[in-house]
Amino acid sequence: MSAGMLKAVEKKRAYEDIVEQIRTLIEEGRLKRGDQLPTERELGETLKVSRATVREAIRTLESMKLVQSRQGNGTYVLSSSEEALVQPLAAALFHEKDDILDISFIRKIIEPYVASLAAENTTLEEINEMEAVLKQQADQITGGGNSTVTNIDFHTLLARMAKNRVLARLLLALFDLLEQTREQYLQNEEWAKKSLKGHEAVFAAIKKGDCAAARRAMLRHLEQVEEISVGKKRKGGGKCR
Amino acid sequence: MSAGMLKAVEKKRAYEDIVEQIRTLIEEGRLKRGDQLPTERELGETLKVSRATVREAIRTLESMKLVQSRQGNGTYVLSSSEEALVQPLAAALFHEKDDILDISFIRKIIEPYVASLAAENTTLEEINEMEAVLKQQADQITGGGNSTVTNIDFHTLLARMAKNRVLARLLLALFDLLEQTREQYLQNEEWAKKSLKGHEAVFAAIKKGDCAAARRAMLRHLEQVEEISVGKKRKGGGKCR
DNA sequence: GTCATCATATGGTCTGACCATTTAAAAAAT
DNA sequence: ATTTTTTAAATGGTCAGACCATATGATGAC
Repeated sequence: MSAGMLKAVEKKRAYEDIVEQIRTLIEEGRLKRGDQLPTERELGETLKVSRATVREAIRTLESMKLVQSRQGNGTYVLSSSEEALVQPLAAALFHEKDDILDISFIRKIIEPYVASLAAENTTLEEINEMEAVLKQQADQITGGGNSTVTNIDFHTLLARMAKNRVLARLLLALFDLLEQTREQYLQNEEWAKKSLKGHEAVFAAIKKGDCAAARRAMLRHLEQVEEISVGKKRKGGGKCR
Repeated sequence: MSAGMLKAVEKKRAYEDIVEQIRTLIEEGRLKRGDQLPTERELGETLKVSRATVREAIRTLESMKLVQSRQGNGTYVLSSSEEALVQPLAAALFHEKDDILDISFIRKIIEPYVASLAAENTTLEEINEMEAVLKQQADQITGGGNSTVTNIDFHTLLARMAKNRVLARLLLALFDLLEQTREQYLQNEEWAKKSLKGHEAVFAAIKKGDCAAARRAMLRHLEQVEEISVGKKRKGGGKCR
């Protein structure tokens, strides 16, 4: 056995235990966004700890953006189970000074590889799921509905197909940051149609297991979408892409 | 750290004010890695708040990986000003269940692109810096010293050369996570020599402004290093790289 | 000098109180 | 009956002081 297999023994402090319990409840979906936590006094009584200890746990959860305390009101769950994984990452990645184009650029590096990995590692079941997602997206366009939701579904499922959880989280965080600032653009029909075309091209390559084609298709898709969203004001445009 | 660097609290939630003050001191470099904070009792007295409030602030700072409290000993600054930006990101990326190879794989996607970007965007001044770093690394090998530090310097400087701050932070976070679990391996001479060779190859390409070559050299370097560090047990090994 | 012991300092937790704010029920005014 | 005002309860925010658990260095025995 190598020393690398071992992890430092952590003596658990009481508040860390509480953080872990509540965090798990959120990640498992047993506490949903908007749910109110028991009061600090109740939690202390239930968990057999003092209110001070409960509060230290809540401070930690609050700094993770998982809950929020409001004086005179209560403490509420901020994030859904999926967001609970992505939110801290997005917050850590994005500092207000950063150009949003930096993030867009990173996504153009990563997501084509994710598409490639997906072509390599996805399962039949996921392929069926993807077909359903794309069909739904097509229906929404003809029906005039908002395709923002299925757009997210596509990229989320793609990340899952790649079978690299860290990469999936990273990508979803980047995606989340970009969508937040672009939501305004995502409603018009031109965008929706081009987006669907792009998704279908990527999926076709994945279905065939052609990773190189999947990568190319995804890059093309991202560049098209970016062009619509941010226009010509792209950064760099250097010779090295 | 002297008490004179702090001032009494004034804002809404007292502990947030304290977090902000200490965080700023760390980011400005007035509190360095390893420095001990005043005791909780002293902080309370200085800031005119109770010890409970001080502790809530410390819990927040601790969850940001900026400080660490050790019972019976004290509370210490964990991160330098640079790491203060990277640490929360690393914490958000890494959940214990994740395979470290996932992270290694992501790095192999990103860092070659960073090398490519560096070749495209770096300045003469940074090239001179890099020459100094590599010379230092060479000296350490002949002198038998520990080259871990200059190894970090190389990748940090490279990230800066790429002129994409988000990407730089992301890469450093990945790097940090990998080094933490591998530090044991990084001492032997074979590794040190191969690492230096790899760095020099990447730098040569960057100096010429040849982004494609820089990318290839970096990928080769990472694969060599990985081979030494984790042996043959690489994940996937699929056809799509 | 070496080792065991102990005192001290420091973080970890507990108790109980009071303050500040929000909410909604109760009371008053219309 | 409706609206407005007042009041009381609930809840988070802060405080004070105490005791527990652990790490470290000083003390003393050998």
